Amino acid sequence: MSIVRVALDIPLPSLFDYSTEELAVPGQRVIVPFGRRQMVGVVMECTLTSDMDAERIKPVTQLLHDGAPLSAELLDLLRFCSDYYRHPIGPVVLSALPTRLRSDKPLPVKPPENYSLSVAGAALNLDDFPKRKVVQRRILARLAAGAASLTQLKGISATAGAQLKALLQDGYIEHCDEVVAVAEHKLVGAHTLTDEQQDAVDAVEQAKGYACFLLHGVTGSGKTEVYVHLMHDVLARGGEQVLLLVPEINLTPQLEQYFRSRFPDTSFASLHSGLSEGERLHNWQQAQSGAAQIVLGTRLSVFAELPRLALIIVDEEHDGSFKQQDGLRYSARDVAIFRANQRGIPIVLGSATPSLETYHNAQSGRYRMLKLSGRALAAATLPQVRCVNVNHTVMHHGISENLLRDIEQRIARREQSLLFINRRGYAPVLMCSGCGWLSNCKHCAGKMVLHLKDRRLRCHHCGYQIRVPTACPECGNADLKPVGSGTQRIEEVLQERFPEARILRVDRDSTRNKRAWQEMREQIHANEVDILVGTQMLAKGHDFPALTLVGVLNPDSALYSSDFRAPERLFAQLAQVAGRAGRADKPGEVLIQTAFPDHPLYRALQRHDFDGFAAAQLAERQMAGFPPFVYQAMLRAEALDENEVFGFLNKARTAAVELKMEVEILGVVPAALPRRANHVRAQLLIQASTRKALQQFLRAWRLDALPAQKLRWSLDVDPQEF
DNA sequence: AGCACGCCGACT
DNA sequence: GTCGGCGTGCTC
Repeated sequence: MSIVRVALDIPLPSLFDYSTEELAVPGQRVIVPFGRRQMVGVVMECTLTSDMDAERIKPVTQLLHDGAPLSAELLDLLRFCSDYYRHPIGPVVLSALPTRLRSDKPLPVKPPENYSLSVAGAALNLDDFPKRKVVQRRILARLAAGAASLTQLKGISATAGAQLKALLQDGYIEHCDEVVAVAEHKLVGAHTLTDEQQDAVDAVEQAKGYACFLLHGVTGSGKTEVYVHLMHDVLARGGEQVLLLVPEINLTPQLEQYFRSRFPDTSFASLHSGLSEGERLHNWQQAQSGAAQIVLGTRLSVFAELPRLALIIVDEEHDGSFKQQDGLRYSARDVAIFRANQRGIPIVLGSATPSLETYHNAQSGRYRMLKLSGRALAAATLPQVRCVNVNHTVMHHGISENLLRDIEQRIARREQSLLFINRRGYAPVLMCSGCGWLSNCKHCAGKMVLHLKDRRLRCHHCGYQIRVPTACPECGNADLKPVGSGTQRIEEVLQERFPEARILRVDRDSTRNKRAWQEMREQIHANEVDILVGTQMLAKGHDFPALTLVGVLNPDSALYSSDFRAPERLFAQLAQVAGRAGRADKPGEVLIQTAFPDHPLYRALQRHDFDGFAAAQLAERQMAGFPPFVYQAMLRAEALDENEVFGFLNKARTAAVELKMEVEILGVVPAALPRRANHVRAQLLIQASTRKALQQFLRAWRLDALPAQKLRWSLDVDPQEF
């Protein structure tokens, strides 16, 4: 009889010991009794002895054999994350698995993967097949050349799955067992690389073992083409896998389809939140078996089992969505780097506006800098960036006369304009002109936003909403004024000024139902829109060919934010929206409305000078003692009772001080939003001059030993937001 | 996290 | 007299 040490999805830092007669291996899934229920766990260790009293050890209910055990390598990665981010091992391991593998229900039997023509299908003359069933025709044409797997057929069209079902029903195709040999990996539409692109590809390919590269190139400089070539070269070696991590909103069906179309014979698996549980399990298994050669996914896919992983690419590495903001607060980019190091393979971080951490590492030689200066692009295609001083011009509810005139020109030329504003709703606050009353949320420290469409005041932090009062609740004055502008008001102002213009508002409110955003994109592409008004949603995503003017309405708040990373994020965001404007034949223009037209951030943006901006920011960070020159961890707490929150954090602080270690312990301070949904929130920042010192301290800091009644706390290692 | 046990207020 | 509130404690 032997002992297995099992990870369970229980928020406790320990493993749980069970006995088993049968031979178990690490990484194997098991069903075990826990309290009075049965749970699925993962065997982390197999031993012969236990520290527990023998009579307390229960036997394993069942060792599961449906699927290969997790590899020792993946278990190591998960152990590292649990340790580094100070999160219990059980939840870390279980959350890396698709939900289907976390339940004790038997796994669904995999449907056959491969398809071939049936007798009827082989006899069919394609000329007799309905011309309108385009996808079905292409599938039949493909299968006429030999059997193919589902993943290969999906390269034909995203709807291949449904069309296959129809063809099966009509009896033209059938399942087959034949293992489909992967032909040579054809790369479709390969452009000749520029010298810079070729140098980047060569540098990565010549890497022996682990190496981390920053691929720094402005929008349109051809980063994707470098990725594609790198991927192709790995796949051409045969049997190896590539992991391509992308930010959440970038993983659209279009992006997946794009890569599938570039590698039509290569099997793909995507992993993201839009998948059904069944699809997620299937794609995960494709990755695990090695059948999927390219795995394209959002942050969670950094934990996918990839037995033949040979290259990792992190696109838009600066993007905030790589950092998980609850539970295990990992950075998928950092975990990816650890993973590349663990496996001894190259990793490429791509961005036009890299995070300053990454940029600093590339400059200091820790990573290798690969620059795409975009020489291939005509200089004229970079948009011209101008500032308009909001204090020296006529403003119409947040839009300057200059901008309105520019929009007018674009309408006349049948070109599109985009107004970018990071506030949805009609106005960010309602004010009483008599007594100065403001529409504060009664549950949060924030303001209720005026939504004129449904005549409601709504808190964007907690969701609380009320009808717009007809008179001031304080003094009875009926003159309540909307202060400031959100997307809805901008839309209204524009419609008044340009009654004939077709205006489209794109924000979380207008894209609430799933089809809406997709339909809007189609409208924009068909040039059925003259003016776009939108939030950050519009900064990313695909090119809008007719767009030649971008107006940025109110970006200044980031310049005096308490978060030292706010300017970095603003620069990245503005560079990204600027990248939406203009094409080779129609140069774009960006107009920034600001009270500080001479601010270095805007000046650098006008020169398209990320390096200058980064150098200035890094100098400031070094002076102020901020990352990447120090390493941080943030302890956050929230509770209904203010004393509970500050009591807990002060005890934690005292405990930290008493450890007398090489870290700087800052004061307990209210959070950026000091009250949210009636919960008081505060935080405590720890800084250290090295990662190692910080880690040693965090391991010694026994937070779970502190009394924490009716209080939620979390520790955020390498926090990104304050 | 669940799910027990455990001791104090309003109900058939 | 019981049903149920959530406070505390344990789960290998």
